[in-house]
Amino acid sequence: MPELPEVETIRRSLAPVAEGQRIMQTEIFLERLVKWPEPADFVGRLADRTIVRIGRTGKYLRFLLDNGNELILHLRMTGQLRFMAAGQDEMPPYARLVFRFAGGASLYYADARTLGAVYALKPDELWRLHGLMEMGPEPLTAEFSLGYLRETLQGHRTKIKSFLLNQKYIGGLGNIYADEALFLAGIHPLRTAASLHGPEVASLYGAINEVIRTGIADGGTTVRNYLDGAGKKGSHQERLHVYQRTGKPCHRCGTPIERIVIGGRGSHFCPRCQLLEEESV
DNA sequence: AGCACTTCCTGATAGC
DNA sequence: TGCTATCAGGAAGTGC
Repeated sequence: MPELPEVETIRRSLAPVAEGQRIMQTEIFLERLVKWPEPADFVGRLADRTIVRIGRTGKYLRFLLDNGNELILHLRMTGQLRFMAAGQDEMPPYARLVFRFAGGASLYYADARTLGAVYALKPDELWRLHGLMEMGPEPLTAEFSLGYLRETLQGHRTKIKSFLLNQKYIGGLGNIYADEALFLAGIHPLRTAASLHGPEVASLYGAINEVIRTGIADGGTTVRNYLDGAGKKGSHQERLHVYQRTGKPCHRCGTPIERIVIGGRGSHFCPRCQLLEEESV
């Protein structure tokens, strides 16, 4: 599932080849994925527009167009973008949308489970995308400071695992990196946000930045079907300590990794390194 | 307001 | 082998 490091890797793989391309034609194979505006208007807004820059906010990919409008995509669980150079055009499996460029190259949006979302928005329509507008600060930015994390944690009684997944508080974390950050920080996922004390908050802060930094450096985590814009896998799966390692020995102490469900999400942790009691640090 | 729960969606996998 | 049930989970919506 693409989280911040995966979306950033996709952005980096697409920027050199897609920036400067002019969209000649947009074909929609599954209209349900186009959330705004209506498909006919969506296609019209993109026609003849040039992609100026590809940006990212949290897990949203943002294609800035030459008239100030934006093509915005959220890949959710199984969305993929595949750039095809002129002449190598082949339709990837589960293709749902294709943008054809002047000069013959094309960009496919593929999505097996069709949970993704695509928008073509004018600047004064961005408010429609609540998830984007209400996104919290991202790891590795000045805005995401230790003080910010401490204060935000204090105001919430929800479980720390659910807190980390809430994009309003921190932008870009998903299930994989949330579990990994909690392991690195030695914090049990069922602890409440407000219960974390000073050293734990500092440890969690460092761990969040660390997993995101190494995730990006590794080109993302390919556990199911994630690929970047050129079809390449990431390598961060080789560094995972707990995610999808249920029953396997903890890399630190050898205790089998456990899996529980929190807020409907599978949560993986080491029952010895991540104690529920507060004197665990 | 904050939090928990439900829904969407279908390929992969487990179990029989 | 082939069928069915379960699971994966981000974000929006619902309800307490």
